[in-house]
Amino acid sequence: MSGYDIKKLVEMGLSHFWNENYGNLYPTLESLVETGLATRQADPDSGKRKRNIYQITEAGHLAFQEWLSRPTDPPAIRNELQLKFFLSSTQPKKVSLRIVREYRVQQQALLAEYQQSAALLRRAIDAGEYPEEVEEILGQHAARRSASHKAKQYKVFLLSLRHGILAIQARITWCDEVLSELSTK
Amino acid sequence: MSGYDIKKLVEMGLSHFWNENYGNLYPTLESLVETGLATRQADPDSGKRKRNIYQITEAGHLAFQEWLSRPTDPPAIRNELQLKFFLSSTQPKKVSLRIVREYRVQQQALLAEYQQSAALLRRAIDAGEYPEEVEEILGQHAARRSASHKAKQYKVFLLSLRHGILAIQARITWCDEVLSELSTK
DNA sequence: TCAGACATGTAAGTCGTTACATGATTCA
DNA sequence: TGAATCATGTAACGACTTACATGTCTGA
Repeated sequence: MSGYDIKKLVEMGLSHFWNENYGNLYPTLESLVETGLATRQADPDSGKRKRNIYQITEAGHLAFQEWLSRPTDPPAIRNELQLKFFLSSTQPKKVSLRIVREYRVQQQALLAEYQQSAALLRRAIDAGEYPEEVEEILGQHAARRSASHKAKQYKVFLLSLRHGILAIQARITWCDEVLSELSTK
Repeated sequence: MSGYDIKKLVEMGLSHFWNENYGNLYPTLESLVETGLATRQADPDSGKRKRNIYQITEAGHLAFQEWLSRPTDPPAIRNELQLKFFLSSTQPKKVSLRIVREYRVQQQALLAEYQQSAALLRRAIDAGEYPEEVEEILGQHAARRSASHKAKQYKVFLLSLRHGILAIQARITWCDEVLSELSTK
């Protein structure tokens, strides 16, 4: 796919666990080509508009598999909202409460979004019919996918989303616990 | 407290949602003093060893409250493990399974830690007796704390930890869902 | 025709981490 | 006495983001 496509894929499908920006993306693709892990070719279908299609190479596949098998260290976390909540212990109770209420509103909105996407995917998997709007995101980097590969792809996509949903639900549960804990006493 | 104390506090108490390093900490403290939000004074009790105690000023309090009241935008997330899982849809099932199993082991170990700390705090709150090992972390920056302030501080500390615990439990639940979903079919 | 999407790229700047340098003190 | 901890600080590097520059194409 192209750099632009990758950006779209990440934005529309992976935003609950990843983000990417052009300033990082294009130089990275460049270096992949330089090191022989990918090839670049101008898209012939795009006329005058320049559009580069990147293909993973054999060496790229190996490097990818090696990366997949490498142990992953947990991300360094900096949750500003949690920091504020912790430090609000020096302030009147209502300050802590306001922080948590704001958090809850944020998370609730996200949850609605994710649940809608999940429902779409769930229907697609159950029906075995893959909707265009998802195919546009998932399909473009693998023109010829077998039915079983497609099925696995959708299943994994849904499970990724499921991770986001469970995480958010846990946060909302926390908000509710805090709210009742702090307001009753 | 001193820069060193802050580092310790973050490491021992806030590691599930924050991390700090000297390269960031000392220059920041320096700039707080420069802008009049804090004062620095050499600790007279520390003999020849140099130790700077920082105190928040009136202006610092105001800036702190202003920061607390500012809306917090959700952190930009980059979860490499989730990315690997998503991209493993192109690989044999066992690759996805391995990734999730590894994740589960990590999270399970963390959970045990957090639950132990939470139990300690819970006992302290219920008994109204604050153990030295926690006081060392929480107490040093506020020599004279009222009983009610202390109680709120411990309650908020425990609730912060509770956030970490709920988050981890959600991740473990996810792992179990994925494991059963992927291995049975 | 013109706004918005498509598409690529770079320069500058910010933020954060690592590694190092330095020295005092404590305690086994 | 020597390892561990206390304590402060900086330089260099690397990661990441923002803003900008440039041009094409599509559809209302």
